[in-house]
Amino acid sequence: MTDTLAQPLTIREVAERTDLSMHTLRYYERIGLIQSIDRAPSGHRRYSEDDIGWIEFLKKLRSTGMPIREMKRYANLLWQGDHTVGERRALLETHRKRMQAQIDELNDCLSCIEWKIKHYKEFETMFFADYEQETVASPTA
Amino acid sequence: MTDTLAQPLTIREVAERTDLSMHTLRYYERIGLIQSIDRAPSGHRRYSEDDIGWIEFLKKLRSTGMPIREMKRYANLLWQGDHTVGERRALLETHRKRMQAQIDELNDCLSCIEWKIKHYKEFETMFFADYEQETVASPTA
DNA sequence: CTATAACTTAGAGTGCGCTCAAAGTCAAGT
DNA sequence: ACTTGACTTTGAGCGCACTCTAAGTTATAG
Repeated sequence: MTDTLAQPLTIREVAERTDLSMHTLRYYERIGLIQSIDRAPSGHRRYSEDDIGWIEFLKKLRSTGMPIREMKRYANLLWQGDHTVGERRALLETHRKRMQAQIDELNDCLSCIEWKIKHYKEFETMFFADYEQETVASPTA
Repeated sequence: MTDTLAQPLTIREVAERTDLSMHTLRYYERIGLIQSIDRAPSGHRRYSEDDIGWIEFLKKLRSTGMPIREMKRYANLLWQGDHTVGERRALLETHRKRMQAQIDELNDCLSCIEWKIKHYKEFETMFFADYEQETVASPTA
């Protein structure tokens, strides 16, 4: 799994590949979401493919609304080793429930919005019908 | 539609019914998301059923990630009258696209999380198999 | 009449997740 | 040797969406 052959990436390259800013990458490391990135002799960060994988996973958690506090908790459990598997699973299951609730709410609201859009369309059609019949001046001005 | 018979509600009652805080209800009014709530002679707010309906709709927009800035835009269009129907529809359609993208992303991430949960479960099962064979002390302590 | 509870306003404060700025180091090109 | 550019750190700043505070007014219960 660990790809020691591929040359490591600079922070700039990782930013491009992950669509996170270099600022955000350093920030995540600073707050302990990303751990121990290798350094070039100059002190510059050198990211491995594994690092990228972890960052991509962090992105998934964030984009599904997990608070950073909780992502840190997950990261810390992960770094503590195998004996935290149960807790990690529990954490992910909690998140899964939240995600499902989010999906359900989005779908509910989606039908509501779609209903409104449909009615607006009908209204617009009625309006244009009147317009064509009566040939009045457009009130869109 | 307008329910002039039902007695109007206090801000406390609306907060309870909508699950928004009284603070938030006043805040929404202050920034122009809610318009012209009736007042008792004392100056206290008296909400109509229509007001509640609007607030419930605002909640849907917020909970699906619409920024307040954009909700204000929608509200202002609505209050300008029928000639803004086209713009309102466009706004909702933009939001609908975002919602759909959000649902898609959530579903993607959901399968990823579920995959991880499944693997954690397998790991835990393997672990307990070892445990039963060797009858070692529980490391869950 | 008085106490207290419910409301009002304007403005300050909070927590989150970045995002930027300043000052410094290091490496490469001319 | 010098400039340019990419990086480093620490700490400050920002936008968002609330959330709370303080001081004042009004309503209600005993």
